[in-house]
Amino acid sequence: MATMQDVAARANVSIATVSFVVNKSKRVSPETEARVREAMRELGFRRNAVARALASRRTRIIALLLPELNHRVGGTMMQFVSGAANTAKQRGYNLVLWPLSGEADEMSELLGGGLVDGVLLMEVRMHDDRVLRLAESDVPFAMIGRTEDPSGLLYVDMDSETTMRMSLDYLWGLGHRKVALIVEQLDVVMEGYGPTVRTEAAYRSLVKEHGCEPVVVTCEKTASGGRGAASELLERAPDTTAVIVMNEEAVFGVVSGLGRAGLTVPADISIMSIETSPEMGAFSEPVLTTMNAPGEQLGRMGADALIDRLEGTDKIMPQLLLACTLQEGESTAPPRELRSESR
Amino acid sequence: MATMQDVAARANVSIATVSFVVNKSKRVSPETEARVREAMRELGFRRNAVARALASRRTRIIALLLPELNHRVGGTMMQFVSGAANTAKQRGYNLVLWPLSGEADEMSELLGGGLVDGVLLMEVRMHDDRVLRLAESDVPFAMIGRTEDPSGLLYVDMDSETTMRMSLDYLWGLGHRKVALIVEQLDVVMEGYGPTVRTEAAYRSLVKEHGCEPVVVTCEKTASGGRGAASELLERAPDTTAVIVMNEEAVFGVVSGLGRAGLTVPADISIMSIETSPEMGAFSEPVLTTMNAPGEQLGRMGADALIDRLEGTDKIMPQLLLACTLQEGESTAPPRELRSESR
DNA sequence: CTGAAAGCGCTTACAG
DNA sequence: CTGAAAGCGCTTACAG
Repeated sequence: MATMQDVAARANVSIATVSFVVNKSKRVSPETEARVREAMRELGFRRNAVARALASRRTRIIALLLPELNHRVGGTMMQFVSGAANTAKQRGYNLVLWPLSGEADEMSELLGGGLVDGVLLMEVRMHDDRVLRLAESDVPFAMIGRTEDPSGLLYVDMDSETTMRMSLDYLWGLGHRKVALIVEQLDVVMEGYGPTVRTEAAYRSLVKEHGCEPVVVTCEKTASGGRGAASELLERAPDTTAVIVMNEEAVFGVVSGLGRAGLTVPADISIMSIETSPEMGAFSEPVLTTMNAPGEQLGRMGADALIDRLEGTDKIMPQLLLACTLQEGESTAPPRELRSESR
Repeated sequence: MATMQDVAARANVSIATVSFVVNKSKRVSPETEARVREAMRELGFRRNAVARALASRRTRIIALLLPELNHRVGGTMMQFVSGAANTAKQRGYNLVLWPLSGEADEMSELLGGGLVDGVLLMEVRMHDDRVLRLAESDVPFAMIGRTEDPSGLLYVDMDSETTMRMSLDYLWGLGHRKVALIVEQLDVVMEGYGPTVRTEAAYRSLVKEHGCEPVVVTCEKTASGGRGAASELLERAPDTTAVIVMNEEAVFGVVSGLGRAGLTVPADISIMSIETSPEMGAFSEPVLTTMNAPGEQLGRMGADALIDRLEGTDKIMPQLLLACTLQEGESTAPPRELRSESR
């Protein structure tokens, strides 16, 4: 591989001049520039990223921290990752993946190597050691997600509150008054997982505002968990007419659990899957009404925010919330009473 | 951040000695080593990855090339990625993601920067420009997947032939003789996608060997594509008693399409989803019998193979094929004739 | 507008 | 066993 030295020699200039041309970092006379470019072309010169990084103290590499295990289904995780990777590439950065078990020490260790200019955090908890550690370090970072009190920090996150409001508005608009919620049971590892916590809280407060009684069932992230949740729900609140599920892995189980209990979706009960990957709805029969999570977009925006910060672009510090988008399927309909009346 | 200089000064040795201690690259007397380690501890020294890379001409970074779009459902893609990332980290490497649109030029461009020591290819086609380009470059690479003629190249891949044999053996074992195949319709982008091509070929030859007539239906990667495939199948080969589906996105559609046509799974027809992510089967009612793709493992093995090569470990060049593993569900049973007879 | 030179923080022959 | 020094391939004040 040709180096700047080679180019400089061939173009009869100093390597500084080559550097100026390559980086457009200083004015160079048109004639000189032409000579340099010609030499670069002839030699097939590509500036060495490592040497540049060392000299400029900027590696143009950012790390994406992701959980070592716990791969969500439906490609949600992959959407974050690929959104972030695409944006990074577009902006001339490289994205490295750091699958960490959650220990902040491990992160500090890696950070110490100086390989990355900044860090993008995924799967942020309400209280997250990594965030504390980063905040007191001097490594720029951004979150996809947010802690309980993220003021002053850079983040992009799902807008669970708005998503829940939109979901309830949609169901209320159809005439439902007894709307239950099924969410995943958070285990030790996932304790305080933001979207789940915020979704449940929003549900409870909105339903109460509306003068109704909240019904929340938790279950495992499996189809059989979903089936169990369905029977628990029917036992605890048999007059439920619609159910919101935030648990992609269990939602098909919920559908079949309701079916086994003799209920037809949506004739007897409506079902809605929220914070879901777009393809999931179509897997079910009937096709599910879903609120699609903006995974790819959040990945992109997270990377953009971080890179803006790294480059000192003086944009406003983004603290962005993005709601899911409604995708109507066949699993929601007005409640039975209303339909009978209107006929 | 403390540098080797700082450590050397504090321990009263040369930076060369510090380097020897850090890298265990040369014997150092116990006393000296102790002094150096003490100094490192006190200063919180971490060796700078970029400087090390420049000096040693090895960045210890590998690139994972993935398609810019086309994110498969069910987390298969993420499993490759996370398998590779985990292994890389374990072995002291960093994995960068290069989402490329498939143009080999773009790849060469990035490679020229010298940021990575080697490349891991995903979504390899039977004829793949990237492979040709890499083969004539001097950048070590390994494939997850393989081209039509991968002799002499490093790869790990799904064993589509064995997977198909196992699937057919399983169904034949239940007594099925009329087994059809539904695969995805390859569009321009995916043309010559190895697993699909190889699976279909294996199916055709095994079925003929068995003295039966192959029936292959192709369809889009959607639930409605699957429904369409179901009706096409019943029209073309109404005596089919079992169907193998290699199309995760469509398989639920196939199930419901068969249902709409009045068939019950598995009483009237058995169904099996192959090269599937492990969670998918449980989403369906009845739970699907699946052949689970070893995504995580392939990712791990691919990264290991590449790193072995980079480090000149003299292991045998791995050209590994890994079959899927059977996970029995409720969607397969002996064909109706047999069951009636045996009763 | 251009160049000489220091320096980024390491590794690695080469000497001793 | 240890050190002095060159060198990895760039960027960036500083001069002119």
